[in-house]
Amino acid sequence: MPRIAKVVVDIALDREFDYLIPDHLHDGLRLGSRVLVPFGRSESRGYVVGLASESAFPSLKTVKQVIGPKPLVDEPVLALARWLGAYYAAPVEHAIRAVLPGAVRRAGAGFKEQLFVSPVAEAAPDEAALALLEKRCPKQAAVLAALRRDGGRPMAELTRELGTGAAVVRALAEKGFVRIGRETAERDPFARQVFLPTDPLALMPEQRAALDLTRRAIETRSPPVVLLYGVTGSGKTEVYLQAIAHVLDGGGGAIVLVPEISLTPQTVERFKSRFGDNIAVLHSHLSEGERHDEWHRVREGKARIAIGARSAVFAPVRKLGLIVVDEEHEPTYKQDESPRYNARDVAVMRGHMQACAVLLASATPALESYFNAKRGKYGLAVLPRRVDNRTMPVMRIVDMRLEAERVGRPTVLSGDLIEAIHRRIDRAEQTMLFLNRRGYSTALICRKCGYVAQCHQCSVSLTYHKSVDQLHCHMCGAVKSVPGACPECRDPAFKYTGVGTQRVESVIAKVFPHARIRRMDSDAVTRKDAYREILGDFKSGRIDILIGTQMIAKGLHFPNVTLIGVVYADLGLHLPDFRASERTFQLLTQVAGRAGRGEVQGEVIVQTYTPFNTAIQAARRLDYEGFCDQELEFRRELNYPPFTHLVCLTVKGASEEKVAFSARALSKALESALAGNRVFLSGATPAPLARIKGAYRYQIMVRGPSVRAITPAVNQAVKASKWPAGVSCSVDVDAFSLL
DNA sequence: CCCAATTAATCC
DNA sequence: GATTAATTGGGT
Repeated sequence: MPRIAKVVVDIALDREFDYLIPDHLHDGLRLGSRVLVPFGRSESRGYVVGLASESAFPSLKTVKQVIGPKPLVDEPVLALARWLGAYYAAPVEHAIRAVLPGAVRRAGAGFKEQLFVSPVAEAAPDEAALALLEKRCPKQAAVLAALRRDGGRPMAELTRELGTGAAVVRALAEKGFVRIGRETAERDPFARQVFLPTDPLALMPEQRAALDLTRRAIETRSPPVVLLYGVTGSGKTEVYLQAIAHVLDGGGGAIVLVPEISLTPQTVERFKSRFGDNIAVLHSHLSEGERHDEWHRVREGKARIAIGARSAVFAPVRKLGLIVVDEEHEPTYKQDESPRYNARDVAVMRGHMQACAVLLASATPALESYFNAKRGKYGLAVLPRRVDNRTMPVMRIVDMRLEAERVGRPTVLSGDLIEAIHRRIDRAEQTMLFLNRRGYSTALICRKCGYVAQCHQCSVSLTYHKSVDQLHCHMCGAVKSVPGACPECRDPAFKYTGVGTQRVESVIAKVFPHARIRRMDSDAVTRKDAYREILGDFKSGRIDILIGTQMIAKGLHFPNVTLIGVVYADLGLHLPDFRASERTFQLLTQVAGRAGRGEVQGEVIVQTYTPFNTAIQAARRLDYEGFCDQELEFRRELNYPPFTHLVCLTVKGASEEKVAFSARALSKALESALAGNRVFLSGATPAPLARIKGAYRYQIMVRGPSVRAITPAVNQAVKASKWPAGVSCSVDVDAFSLL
């Protein structure tokens, strides 16, 4: 009989504490229950993560109260959370936080309390007292000044920002100048709507085969994971819809993961039309109350299918039979804070733990997934043709070096592209121009002395935004005015180099004065409905040329678009990242997929300074497998994923000396901890983006045959190291971005 | 020698 | 993360 509960408290990170379970709580307390426990001299909330009959600890305290009628995490999800913490080197508490939506945690499980500091108005110090404080207790004076300027705020935030400890604030409270209290949050209501039903569509033979393989995976878990590689427009979605229908028929439920940007009303509508109220949508644009409501519909079995972005992989679906990961190669599946999990990989793990099938789908599967399919770990289904026998677009490569030679200077648009756009305008067809960079020009440079306008906080040059005539930092968002003369040599002549979407827009406007042009990037859609408005105008033909970033690259369907121009394909190619080539290939293929979804064959024009680059050439030939095989060879030689797992450690802080020193010390510690483990360790070096928002960053990369061969040593080394004040270290397992 | 401020250890 | 006890460090 378990008398003891193992509890993870909200505050003490990454440790479990044992508590006695009193008789009167014995029935209500279960694995996953939210509980209130005495902790130190006060109390804390926590989750029950284990039950036991004995404890190694001699004097136990007793659980004070069980919060909420039912546990919020069931056993499978709890097991998943524990795996998450262990695999991604994150504290269990972070893992549990990731598994439960914030809305659900706050509403059902009690609030996470935190200290809140506010200035006491009636006890405002006079001039003399202020001067004295300034002199004798400068830190306290700084805290008080900050509070009187911005009003009350959480203790943790305040001390972090001012670089001091809680003791300083407490001393101020002793003097009566501030008050320390506790802060809570509350929840609000929800709404819903109805959709018209649709029937399953007829399948092509390849779709049929893909569906059959998936059904086999659902029934026999052999294969456990199916990789669905289908070219853009090949009808992958219809395959999932019917696979899900099959799971529902068997009494099970399903999860569908889509990248955040594709979680549009159109996508949701497609699923709701087929499955009606059986679908619950979990995503961040819903209100707090809606999220809470949808999650509970899933938990109670009222909705058997959950669709959502990254975190929906933890949805408490009952009798889980299938997890679908759409666009499985997307980097947005990786969370960029602790726990830094990849939802695609979590899906595969959850499938393994709960004996449910997993379907990974993409037009450009990640190399990792392709490799797993190739070596027989995953089943593979291929959809090589577009539905209705529509043809794939034709891709042409334009060598911008020759173009620059011809014109006598570097240009934004090649003659070929301009001509192709002209043809589209004559035929009343539409054009999309893609450039993955916002702003007008990416650097402001002095002709005389070579000065480049840089952000003071980050190691990047400032981007010029013509519409507002300002310099913006795309890293930290800082805004500066354009200097009248060079700050170094006083020369007034500046040169704008590097092209952004705004520049493309103005060039296009000059060349096509009568065309209707719109730009879509995050600067252009700051207003909430601007996104829908622009897409609506484009769809109904009120725009001839749409210029945009990433935002227009994915999942949009416009039958009248017959030309895609990629303004500068080399952009991502020269980043110091071993996945640069793979990313470029994926991006070009996805962008090209936007062309020719109607009757007319689409054309794609790719402008580049490196026309013979393998990623660009493979994209032109539509040769996914050829590209992968070649890229795999390169990865094998250099011991990069998928042949190894990569763990990236980042040390950051305001002082470069301290950061560099700590990083080197950590690297040393890792070296001895990992010795003889078939592990590659690249010593502490400044990160490619050496400074962000004032924080210097150093990186250590570790590659090894498995994560298990790496993380224990990493955890140990990170814990054992001495971290000076203001220096922190983060661990990214299976890192995606190395910048 | 006093006090402010940082640092280290503890929490079942 | 919060609390407290121990330690450092700058001032009289």
